Amino acid sequence: MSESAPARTPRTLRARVRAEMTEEIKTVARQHLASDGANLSLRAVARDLGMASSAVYRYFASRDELLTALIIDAYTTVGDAAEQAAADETTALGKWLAAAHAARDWALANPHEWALIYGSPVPGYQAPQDTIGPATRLLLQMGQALAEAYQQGDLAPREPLTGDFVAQLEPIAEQFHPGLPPRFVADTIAAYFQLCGAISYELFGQLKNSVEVDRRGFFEFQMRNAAAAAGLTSR
Amino acid sequence: MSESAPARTPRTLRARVRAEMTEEIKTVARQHLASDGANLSLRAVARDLGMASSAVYRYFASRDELLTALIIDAYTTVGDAAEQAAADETTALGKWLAAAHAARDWALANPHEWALIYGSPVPGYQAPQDTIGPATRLLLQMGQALAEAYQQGDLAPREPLTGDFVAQLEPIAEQFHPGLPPRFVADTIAAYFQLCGAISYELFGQLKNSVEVDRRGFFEFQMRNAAAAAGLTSR
DNA sequence: GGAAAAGCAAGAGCAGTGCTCTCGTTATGG
DNA sequence: CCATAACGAGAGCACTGCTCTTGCTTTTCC
Repeated sequence: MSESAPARTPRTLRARVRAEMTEEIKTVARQHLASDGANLSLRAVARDLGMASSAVYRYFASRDELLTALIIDAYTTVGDAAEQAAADETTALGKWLAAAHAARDWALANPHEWALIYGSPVPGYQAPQDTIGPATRLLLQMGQALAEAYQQGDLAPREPLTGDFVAQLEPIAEQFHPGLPPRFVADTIAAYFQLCGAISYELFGQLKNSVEVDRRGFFEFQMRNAAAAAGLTSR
Repeated sequence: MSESAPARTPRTLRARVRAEMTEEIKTVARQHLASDGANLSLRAVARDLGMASSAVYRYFASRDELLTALIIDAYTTVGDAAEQAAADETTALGKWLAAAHAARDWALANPHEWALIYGSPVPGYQAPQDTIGPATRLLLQMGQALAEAYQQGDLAPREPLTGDFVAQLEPIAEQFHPGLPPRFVADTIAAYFQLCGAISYELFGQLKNSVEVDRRGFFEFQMRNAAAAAGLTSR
């Protein structure tokens, strides 16, 4: 919780060593996550740190709280990676593809952390409020690439959507992209789902026995499809 | 394993009661899955059945094997549901949409079973060979709807794909849809990923605070997009 | 038909888990 | 300087998957 926000200028020695310890626990937990999967053992983490398992509870009230911290970090880092990659590009399609590839690269490098945030939710685990902010990082980043294309006139004109679900998208469009139609929000979410699905199902092994070579190329094929469905075609 | 294939004419009494017991264990396990999530407790299942936990191991060699049986059943039933729904339709787009909605309806009715097959893989669990057959049921069903459209000339002409990944799709096209181009396989897999992603991320809560009403309509919007990306538009 | 073999259920037990509580120790702040 | 709060360690509880042994029942084979 409060540990996820970097403590500014930990004045006392105790506060500083606490912050270090918290970070160290998360680091070791991430390593265990990478090797053993999602069923993270608090005791094993404590063993690796040479401390009693009960001591970990001074830093995280429960295993779920530790998972929450890892989830928030994961959402943040993958969002950062996409943002960074998009910043290096000039065209709208370039930003879109770069961000998508950055997300995929991150997922391939940190498969279990990706599974933690875009796989099935941990049973019994209820995502606290702290996660919803970081959770939208990547979505907003992908929407940003589309919004820039829209404002530059690079987005093909879209027919207005019909359906009961359209109305509720209006306030969202107003909040994040004032002036853009609700269809823009629908396209963004749909494209975001394509992105996450393409990464997840490659990662979860659904491409086995079909696409074994040049998965990156197949991913780009899908992401160009997704961009086109949102009206973004030319460069 | 062998329990998943329905034993034909269980001649001896013992074989019949064994088949019944196996089915009963799976039923109770499914109930626990629905209430408690993916961390299924063999002991709790045994308790519910009024038997010792060790007795369950007469029927399933391990918890993973029980999970495998549930996974195979899940793949099969969702594939059946899609096939059934498509059979009631006449047009290609109708079949496509009906199968997609059937898959979504099944997922909404059995969220934890969906998560079992399309969520993050259970850590340490290695899917045995038995699962890959049933796992392709839904994919093949969705491909079937597209293939019929192709053969009826309802599919828009597609530009041939470029990319290193295309070549490996040729034998797959030859095997399942002789005469159809490799691009058809790429479109099918991409559409299938869109289907699974749309369902999973609705189920996993990614639509929270954005699409709260008429999620069915938003899903259909995505599935029409997916069909269009594969060249299937009219009716 | 009866003996041997195979299938079955139950219980004890092992190593591991998340989590709680208590008890000394150590740093912090009034 | 000293009361207080934070801390680490250990024991312990209830639970887990899984194994092994021990009796019992059903099937199979001679």
